[in-house]
This record gives sequence, structure tokens and C-alpha cells, in this order.
Amino acid sequence: MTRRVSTRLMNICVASLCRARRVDAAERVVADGIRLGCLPDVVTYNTLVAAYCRLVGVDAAYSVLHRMREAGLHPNVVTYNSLIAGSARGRRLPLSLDLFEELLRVGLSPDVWTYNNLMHCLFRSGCPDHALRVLMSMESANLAPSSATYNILINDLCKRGAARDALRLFRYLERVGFPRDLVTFNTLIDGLFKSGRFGTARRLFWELLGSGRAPNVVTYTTMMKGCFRSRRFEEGLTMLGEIRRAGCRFDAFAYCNVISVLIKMGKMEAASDFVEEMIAQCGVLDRVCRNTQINLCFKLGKMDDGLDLLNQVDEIDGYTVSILVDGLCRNNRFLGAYNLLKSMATTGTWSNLVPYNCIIGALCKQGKVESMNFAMMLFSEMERTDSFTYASLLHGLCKLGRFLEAFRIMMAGVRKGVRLPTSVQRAVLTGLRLSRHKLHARKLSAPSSQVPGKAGSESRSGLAWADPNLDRDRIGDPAVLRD
DNA sequence: CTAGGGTTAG
Repeated sequence: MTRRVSTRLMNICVASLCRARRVDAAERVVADGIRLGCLPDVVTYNTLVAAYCRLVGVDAAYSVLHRMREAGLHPNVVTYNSLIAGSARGRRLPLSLDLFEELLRVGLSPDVWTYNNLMHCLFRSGCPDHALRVLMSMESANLAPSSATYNILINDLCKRGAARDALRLFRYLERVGFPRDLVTFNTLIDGLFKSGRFGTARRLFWELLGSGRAPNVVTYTTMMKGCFRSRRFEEGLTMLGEIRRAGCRFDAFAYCNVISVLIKMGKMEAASDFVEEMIAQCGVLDRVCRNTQINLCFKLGKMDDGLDLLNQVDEIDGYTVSILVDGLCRNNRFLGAYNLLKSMATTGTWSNLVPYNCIIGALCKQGKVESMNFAMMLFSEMERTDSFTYASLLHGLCKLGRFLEAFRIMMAGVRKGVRLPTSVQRAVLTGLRLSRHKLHARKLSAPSSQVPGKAGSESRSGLAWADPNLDRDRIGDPAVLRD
């Protein structure tokens, strides 16, 4: 009896440590328990399996499974559900299917969560048809779908750009009186924002408020990001204020969200305040939090502080490298940035697209011939490029009046399927047209016979910067063309 | 135990 009670106590302790992402501490509690004769049970192991799946990965969770079996305990549905959820998160479709089969083989019966997780994995792995088949087999197994089932469905529809269908499903659930929870609302609001339907998203937010349900941090940060996305800055900041007013607790996710938005808006003091608060509130900062923190240091020009932070950690990811490369470029340390990027090839397995784009973007902004040439050299050695790469290069070339070169690169990019903003395309084409014109004019007429007024008014009609929708700074200095 | 929200380049 005493053993049972102490195991339950240990489980509560392990669970709360896992919730706080402190798996190591949880493991120590279990080890101490065993030493003191308090044996872990299925719940203990399941808690650990779930934590490893969530915080590390399925493979790490398998080692717990192993220990569990060694202790003579059999995994149950909960164990399998966590593992399937973990493989869904890692898009490990074959693994999740194996787990499902194994579950059936050992004589366990799947529950709603099993089906939900499997369906989720199929959706995430790009197999919507199979996912829907799982939904149907769930029905034939006489298992009633939960709100999570529909949330997964709605989420998938949103991710595939079918927010309209997601909304339809949402309305259907409303009509038949199926309970929709906060996650349903949050998922759909986010999906609507991402498909550009600002008004509908905002109406849904009001509907949520009207339904008497209390929004959470997720709702507010989703609204905030959605507002910024559609350039409604005031409303976005209002949402930020609402998080505090509603008494929502910020977690690491919310902090990083808010801080990155503030940095992008140039509200550096506010961003710094939130970083301080994050450090005070979140305890041990995870990788993303630290990246956010380092990013702020670099954006503030505090290179040394950023590098100090960097030295304190041993796990670096692609984001960290990008942030660092960007920070170096902002301080004109291009060679350092380039060397770092090159060292990535040997140390990391991440894509170097963003770091390359950072360097090229910064070089092109300089408007110097030698910088531009360096940028072109980098461009030629990139194995993967995207519209950022092209936009930076074309911008830089136009700035230097190298329109023909820009045009050729643009056409090569277009042939490769790169989608460029129309403003960039127009800048190149107008520049090319104008420089040809200029060459022509120079050949035809003697300088003395030129009528300045005429030339000016004629060219203005075809000038890219006469377009009010166009950002003048993106095209470069018109003086370059005029001379 | 599951579903939803986080970090980089313009």
C-alpha cells in the first residue's frame, strides 16, 4: 500500500517536471525512487515517453520503452498513442503505421487518440486520402470523433490553403451542435489570416468573445501576428496589450512571438523589456528563446553580448547561424560572415540558403561595384536560390545601372520558376528600357542640341518611380540613370 | 497522453 502511494506521488512529481520541460530532473526523481524502493509503474514510463516524444523525439522515447520492458511492464494504448504522436511530429509515417500495427498485434484496442494521431501523421506526411480513410475506419469502429479529430481536419484544410472549406466544416459543427473548443477557433483564425482573409478572421475572434469562451495567449498572439501581417499595426499592438489585460500568462512561445514582432517593427526598447521578462519568467531558455535573445543583441549592435551568449551554448541550429551571419553583415564583417557560412558546410546539415541571402542582401545594399562582384561570386556558388536571392541581386544591379546583367539574371530566374515581386521586375525592365534609350539618344544627337525639359518629361511617363505603388528605394537612385 | 501558437534573410 505504501509503495502504491509513493509511486503515485512520484508520478505527480515526474509529470510536473516533464510539464516544465525538465526531463533530466524527472529522470533523477525516478532513479532516486528506484533506489529507495519506490518502483515506477506504467504511468511513470508513459509520462517519460510522452515527454521525450515532445521534447526530444521518438527515438529518445524508444529507450524509455526499452527500460519499461526490462522492468517487466507492458506498454498500453497511452504509450502507443504518445509514440504515434511523436512520429507524427517528426513526419515519420512508416514508423507510425508500424506502431499502429504493433498495437493491434499485441491485442490492444486503439482509442480516439490513436486514430487522431494516426490521422494527423497521415495529413502531415501529405497523404490526405489515407487520413480520411482513417477517419472512416474510426466511424466503423464505433468510436465517436472528438473535437481534436475535427481540429486536425480543420488544421489540415487550412494548411492546404482551403480555409474556406475549413470554415464550412466549422459552420457545420456549429449547426449540428458539436462542441468546438478554443483550439478549433485558434486554428481557424490562424488559417484565415494565413489565407489573407483578415475580416473573416477578425469576425471569428469576435464570435469567440461573444460565445463567452476566454481567449488564451495563443489566440492573442495569433491575432497580433495576423494584424501585423495585414499591416494593421495599431490593432496588433492593442492585441499585445490585451494579453496583459486578460491576465494571460506568457510562455516561451508567446515571448518569442512578441519579441520577434517588436524587433521587426523596430520597437527595440519594448523588445528588450520582453527579453528581460522572458529570462525572469521562463527559467532555462530553450533553443528558440536563445536565438531570439541573440538576435536582439545583434540587432541592437551589441555584437559582444551576442557572442557571449553564443559561447554559453553548445547546440546551435540553422537559425542561430543565420542570425549570426546577419549580425556580422550588419557590422560590415562580410568576410567573417562568409567564413562562418563556409564552416557550416562541415559542421552542420542545415540549408545555407538564408545565410547566403543575408550576405548577398547586405552586399547589394552597399551599392559598390566590388561588393556587387562579391555578391555575384556568392550567387554563382549557391546550390539553391529563391526569390530573396534574386530580389537582392536585381536590386543591387539596378542600383549600379547594370540593367542588362540584371535582365539576364532575371530571365534565368523566371525560367527556373522563381516568383519575383512585380516591383522588382518593373524596376529591371524600366531601367533597361531607359538605359537603351539613353544610349540611343547619345548616339543620335549632339549634347548641345538636347532639350532637357523634353527628355525629362518623356522619360517620366515610363519611369518606375513615378508609380505610386512602387517603393523608390528599391529601385535605386534615379540620378544614376539620369547622368 | 492528443490537436493549435515561437526563432533567421527583404
